[in-house]
Amino acid sequence: MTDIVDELQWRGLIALSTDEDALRKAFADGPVTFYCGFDPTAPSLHLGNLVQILTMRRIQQAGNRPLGLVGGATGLIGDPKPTAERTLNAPEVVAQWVERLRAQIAPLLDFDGPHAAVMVNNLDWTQGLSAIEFLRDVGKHFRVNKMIAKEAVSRRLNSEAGIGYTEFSYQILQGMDFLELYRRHGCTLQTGGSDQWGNLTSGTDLIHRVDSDAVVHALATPLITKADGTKFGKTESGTIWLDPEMTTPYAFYQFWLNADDRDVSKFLRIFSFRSHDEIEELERQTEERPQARAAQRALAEELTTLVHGADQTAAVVAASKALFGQGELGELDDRTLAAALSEVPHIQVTELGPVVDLFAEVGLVASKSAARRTVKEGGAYVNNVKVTAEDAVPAKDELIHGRWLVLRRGKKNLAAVEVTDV
RNA sequence: GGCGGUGUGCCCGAGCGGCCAAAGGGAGCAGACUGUAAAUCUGCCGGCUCAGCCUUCCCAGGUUCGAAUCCUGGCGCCGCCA
Repeated sequence: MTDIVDELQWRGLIALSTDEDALRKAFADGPVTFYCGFDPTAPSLHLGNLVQILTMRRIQQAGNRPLGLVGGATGLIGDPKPTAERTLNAPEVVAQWVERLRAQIAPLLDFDGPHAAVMVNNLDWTQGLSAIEFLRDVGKHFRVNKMIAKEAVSRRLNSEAGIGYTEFSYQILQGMDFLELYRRHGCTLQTGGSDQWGNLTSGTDLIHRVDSDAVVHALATPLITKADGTKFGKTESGTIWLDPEMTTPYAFYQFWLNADDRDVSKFLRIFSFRSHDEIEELERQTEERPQARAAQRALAEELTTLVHGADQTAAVVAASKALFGQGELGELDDRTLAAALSEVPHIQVTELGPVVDLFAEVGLVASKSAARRTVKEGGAYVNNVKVTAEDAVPAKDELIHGRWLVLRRGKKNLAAVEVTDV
């Protein structure tokens, strides 16, 4: 087996690490127990978190034991964001989110076999701690000078927003987590995003102070950038979540399919579990025939399958083909069309109203004014036919199979209206 | 607790009491070109029963013919001092 450190490096997954030779040695000497934490700051994880989960998966597949940590405690405090203080969420809300994150992480790790994963929650060892214990047993190991120097804190100290004591203390909690997992599970490695570097080292530093013989490591993945300079994992309509209720599998699939040629190779290496050979072959195809988007298709299919399952993937692939196909919509049989349209936003109506109303109702545009604008700009289509009049009303005989209307805004925003009999 | 500052549309940010639905930038959307790319150019970018009307400039009152702009009170945030 290739060295897991080499493997991660080839995939561009290592931005920073503690002593790399020591880390290689640890991996070579046998199973390493490692952890990565996820804070419940929303009801779902997103693509940024997926990088971490899949990195864990890789390390596990190389024969190591992952601990998936959900931040039941840290989620109540809030990791300092660069710009502003977070609003504190209610404990019940956080508890609920913890469960949702747990359910999202679990399917991507292996809970059987000799290197079975374990899920942990940092609330377990934090909530019983008294303020006095915290300050005497944990606080005494932290130097404020060092805490202030961490980038997450210093940036805020120098900003208009300042920083509250609550968030200032966050790094202590995360440091405690590593120490606790080191004691309970023999955990010697923490992974995370490079923006977490300060928090990762906060843990290794704490362990060294408590046990000077300990050998522990930290590994940070790079911030994923896009060629066009926009943030990775977001689209015009917002964050790409893993929860199918928040981002439909169709939208998830489309996100990858639309990846920039310049980014797709990087994405493949980071996210795909294909072999080096297969990836290099896809890279070659991208270079030779970019318009075929072989790499984008492979990436989209693989990841949608990983996150949403094979059945969902088959459905969204079929839907994408049907809706973006060259053929006449009317030539699709009713079942295929119905399945495809169920993947995009759709509404049911009993009577046909003006086109602008339908566009607004189905959520393709934010308001009727916006719908009018779209029509005026020539970007509104009904059944692939451009809408020319602002006050157009679709006729009964325009319905496909007697009940469907396919609405489109611009090139790739689709929605459906189903007319049902009363 | 004291003193000072600040709160504008998705974000940043300008805004003499009328000419403000509110400059400018960014983001975003559409069109042309394409490959459901990228870059570039053009237009749009509060809502509606759309040549007009309605609701906005932290919240609640007030002054005025008229307020985002003035006054009072409240809330949030920032800085300095204690």
